[in-house]
Amino acid sequence: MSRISKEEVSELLEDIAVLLELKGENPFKTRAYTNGARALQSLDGDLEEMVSDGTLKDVKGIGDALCKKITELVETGSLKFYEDLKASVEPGLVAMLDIPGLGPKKILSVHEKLGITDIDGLEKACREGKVEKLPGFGKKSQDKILQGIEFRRQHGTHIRLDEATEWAEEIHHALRDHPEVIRCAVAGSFRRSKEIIGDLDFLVSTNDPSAVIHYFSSLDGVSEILLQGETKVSVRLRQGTQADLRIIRDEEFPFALHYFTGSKEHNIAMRQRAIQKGLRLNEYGLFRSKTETRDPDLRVPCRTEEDIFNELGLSYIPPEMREDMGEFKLAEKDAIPRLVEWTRLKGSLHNHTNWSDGKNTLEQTARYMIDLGLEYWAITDHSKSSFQANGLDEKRLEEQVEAIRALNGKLEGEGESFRLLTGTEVDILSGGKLDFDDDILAGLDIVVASIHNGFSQKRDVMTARIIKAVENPNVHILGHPTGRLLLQRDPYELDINKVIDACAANGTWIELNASPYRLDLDWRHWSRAAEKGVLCAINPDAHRNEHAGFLKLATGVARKAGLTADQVVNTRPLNALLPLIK
DNA sequence: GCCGTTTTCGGCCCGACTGTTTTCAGTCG
Repeated sequence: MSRISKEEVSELLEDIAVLLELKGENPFKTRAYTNGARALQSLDGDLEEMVSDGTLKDVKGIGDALCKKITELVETGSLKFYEDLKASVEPGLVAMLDIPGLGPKKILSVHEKLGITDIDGLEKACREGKVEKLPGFGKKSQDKILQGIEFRRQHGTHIRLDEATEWAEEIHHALRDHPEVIRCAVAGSFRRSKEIIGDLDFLVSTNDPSAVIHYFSSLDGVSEILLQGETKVSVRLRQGTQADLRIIRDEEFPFALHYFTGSKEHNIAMRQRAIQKGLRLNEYGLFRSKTETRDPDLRVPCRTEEDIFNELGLSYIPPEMREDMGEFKLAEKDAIPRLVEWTRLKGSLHNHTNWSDGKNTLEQTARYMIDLGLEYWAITDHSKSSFQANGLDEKRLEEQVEAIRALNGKLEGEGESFRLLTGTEVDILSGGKLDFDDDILAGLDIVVASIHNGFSQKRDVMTARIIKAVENPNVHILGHPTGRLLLQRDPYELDINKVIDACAANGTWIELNASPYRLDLDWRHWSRAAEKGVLCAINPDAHRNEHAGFLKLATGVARKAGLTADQVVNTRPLNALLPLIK
C-alpha cells in the first residue's frame, strides 16, 4: 500500500473531470468524476480500509469503474488511465478554461484549427485576427477573449469575505432605496458565507424590471457592463469583481432566493428530489408538472424558503450549510443543528495590543469592548521569538500582567463587570517547544499556541511539532492551525486529522481565527473536530479595536462548519468560562 | 460513468444571454 490521502485522490478525480471536459467527452461522464471526487471529500471512513474490505463500492457516486481506479491509486500510488489522459491533452489548454467565454468546445476548436497550445499563443492569434475567422467565432468573440486575457493578467478573480461584505452592503442598500424594488437580497456564495467570493449575486423582485436594471448598471461602483438582458445584468465593479443582478416577480422571490443562493451542487440535489416527487423546481417555482416551467396555476404555493424545503420532505437548511456536503441527510431526519449566532458571543480569547504589534492600548481596548457589550477580552500578545511583531519577553509579559490587573481593578471600581484576561500567543518553536517555560504559562488566564516561522517543514515534522504543543497542559487553544493566508499563502503541510485527534485527546480547543485573511481552521474540517468533542474558539486575532467586527463575519463561517453555540467556547459568559480555563 | 418500487438501458438540473446564425450552439452560473 502506498500513502495517498483521500484528498489527493479526490483532487486527482477532479483533474480527470477537467481533462475529459477538454477532450469533449460526454458531459455526464465528466460529471460522474466530479461527483466521485465530492463523494470522497465527504467520506467518513478510512479510504485504505474501504478499498481492502470492499465497502468503497457501496458509496453513492462510486461505481465499478471509479472503484477500480481508486483501488489502483491506493494500492500503487498512481493511475495509468490518468497518466495517459494527461499525456494526451496539451497542458496549456487547461488554463484557458479560466477565460470568460471560452469553454471546452471553443478551446478545442482553436487548438485543432490553429494549433494553439497555451494562452500566449491564443493572445497572439487574436491580435493577428486569426480567431475571428474560425467558424462559430467572430470579431466580438475575439475581442472578448483578448479582454479576458488582459483582465486576468491584472487582477485575481476572487475576493475575501470582508471585501465582499463592503460591496454587498453598499449595493444592497442602494437597491433597497429604489422605489420600484419590492424585495431584494444578496444571494450566492456571499449568503452562504464562503471564505472566498468569486462574484456577488443580487436578487430583486419588481414590477418594473427595466428601471431596476438600468439603475443597477449605472450605480456608482460599476465600471463596465458585461451583459444585459431583460431579467439579468452582469457588471464589473470598479475594483474588478463581477456583480450579477437577477429580476423576478415578487411571488417568485422565495424560489429565486433559494436558487440563486446555491450552491450549484445543492441545487442539483434539490431538483433531483423534486423530480423524484413528480415535481419540477427552478428559480420561478416548484411546479406540479414534469415539464411546465412557469405556469402560476401549477405552482406549489410557498411563502418562504422553508416552505420549499418542507414540500420536498426536508426541514429548513440554513444558507451556510447548502453545499451538498451532508445537509440533506440531516434535513431528512429533521436533525439540522441550531447554528451559533454571532450575538451569542460574549468575548474573545486571542487579541493583540500596542504591547506587541497591535494598535490600541490596554485601556482603549477594554473601553471599546465594554461599549460593544462584551464580558471579557483576552490579551494575548506575541511572545519573544516573534521579534518581527515586537513580541514580549518574560519581563515585559510580567509587567503587562500587572498592568492588566491594575486596569481590571480600576474597571471594577467603576462598577464594570467586564474583564481583560491575561495571556499570550506563544510561539510554537521548531520541534514543538514553546517560547515560554511552563511556570510562566501556568500563571496566565489564556494561552494560545501558534506557529509564526518555519512554515516549510515536512508534513510529519510539522504535524509532530504542533501535536507536541497541544499536548502541553498549559495550552488552551491552538491558534490559526494551518497558517494559511487566503489568496496569499497556502497552508503549511500538516496532517490536520492527527492534529484534531491530539486536541481531542488533550482537551485543547481549536481556534477559528476570525481574521478574513485566515478563517482558519477551515470550515470543512470542523465536523470531524466537533464529532470528537473539540471545542471551537472564534477569535478575531484583533490588532486594532475595529477588528472586533471580524467576530460577526467568522460566525457565518462557524455556521457553515455546522457549529452550535455550545460548541463555541466564547459563547459562555465569564462565570462559565473561568472554571473551564483553570 | 452512475443509477434504478416506473428502468440493467436510457436517462442524467435548468434557464438566461451572446454571438453567430437564420434556428441554435456554446457558455455561464
